[in-house]
Amino acid sequence: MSAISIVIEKKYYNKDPQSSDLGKNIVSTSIELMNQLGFELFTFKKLASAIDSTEASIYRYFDNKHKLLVYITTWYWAWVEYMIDVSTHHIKASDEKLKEMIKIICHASEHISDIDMPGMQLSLLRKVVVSEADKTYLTKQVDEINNLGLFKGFKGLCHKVALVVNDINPAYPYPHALVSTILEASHQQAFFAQHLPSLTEISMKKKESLERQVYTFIEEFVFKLIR
Amino acid sequence: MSAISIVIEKKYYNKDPQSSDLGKNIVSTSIELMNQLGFELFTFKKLASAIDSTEASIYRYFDNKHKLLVYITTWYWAWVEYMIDVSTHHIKASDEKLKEMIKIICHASEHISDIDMPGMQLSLLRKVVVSEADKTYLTKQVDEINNLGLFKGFKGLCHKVALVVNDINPAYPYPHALVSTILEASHQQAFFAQHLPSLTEISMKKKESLERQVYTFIEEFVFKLIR
DNA sequence: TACTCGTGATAGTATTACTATCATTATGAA
DNA sequence: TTCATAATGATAGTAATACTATCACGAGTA
Repeated sequence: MSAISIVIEKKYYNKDPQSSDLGKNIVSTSIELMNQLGFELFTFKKLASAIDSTEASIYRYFDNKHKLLVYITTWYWAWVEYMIDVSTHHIKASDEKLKEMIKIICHASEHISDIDMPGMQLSLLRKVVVSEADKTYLTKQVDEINNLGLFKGFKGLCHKVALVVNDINPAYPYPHALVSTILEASHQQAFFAQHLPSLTEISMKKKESLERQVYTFIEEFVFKLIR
Repeated sequence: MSAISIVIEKKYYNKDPQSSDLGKNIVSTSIELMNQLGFELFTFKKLASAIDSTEASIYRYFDNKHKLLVYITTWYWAWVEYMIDVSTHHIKASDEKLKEMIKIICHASEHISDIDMPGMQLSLLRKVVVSEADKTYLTKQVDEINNLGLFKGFKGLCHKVALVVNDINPAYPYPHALVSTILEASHQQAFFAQHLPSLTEISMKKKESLERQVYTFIEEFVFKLIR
């Protein structure tokens, strides 16, 4: 049981939400509200009333709700990368390393529940990311946001995993494409299992947890491809 | 060169847009506008002024812009399924059949340009689907919409391809999960190549077309997995 | 003491996502 | 031809959204 903190760069916000109680409240309550309402129906006004503050105060931290979503997902990817670092740094064999990485990406690692993250409800956060993260880039402003460097978190994680893929099989020509595909698929398959079950064999009705099933699917997938 | 028409069920609209000039105009102009503005900035008011009509008239065809997007993507999947039918019905070998299906899904088939689709600009439509289709289900109303049967088109296509996967290797345990993954990946990889190129080896700078590169990536992918 | 910093309170604006009503025009059946 | 009906246009209105702006207040700091 350890308490760490994930540091997010200045470019993601106007005022650091980790620097004040109000800021922390904005982030944690926005995760709850996005979970309840979905990103579209989530508004700063509703958030303000939920934390007994005002719209104006929230705008001092984030320009708009889209930037807040980018912040939240960046935090999530930074956390995934941190988890990967602590649980793989001691593993020498590349394929074991990759397996553990995939486990963490699929939320199927035993280590995940070990970490206490003050002010962040990880299970809620994961739900929000599964349902909403794609909206960070599925927007007409994608190039603008990308130019500001705001997708660094996702790209960095993708690259880190791709390096290990490359280690295992330097001849495989699509390491990044493969990793970005499984990063997306790990969310989509969980989402489909819950909402559009005919799109996947992964099912809530099976004994194994969703996360474990997704892991099995993706792990097989990756290793059949690169070996 | 043939002219066919794709028929969409009543549940997708209030008034059949294929039944009038105004309706056709609504659909084809909405595709142009969504392409220019993106789904978020696209509004019925802008659409009305673009076709010299009124908001009220558009609402007579579609309840809201989300339903219009569902209609458009459903039309797209129905078209993909039609293309698959005509270009694979004569193929007996399952693996050849699957290859052709993947080609069409990736928009890399030679047959695609053969078909003349009156009132539908297929290349624009494809762009809209790549950027916006996920938003049909990434919404809090996903279960509601699913209960109305509005995801039948996507599910049907997924199942059709999954059956062929199952034919090739009945022991492979995840045919639907695999197919839904490649359906998504075929869009995502094209999107990444254009907007977030560090996430994929598929690149606009290579000689081969994006579509062809995506096809190569995904075809290898599928056959290594199921054989 | 004065100053500024973070926050709250309040107000205002353009736009969105509808809903409602009524007028006009085109179509086609009697 | 006439009458009825359906399709569209014109206009208005509403609640909510996504902001922007201004001022006031209290706490801590120099």
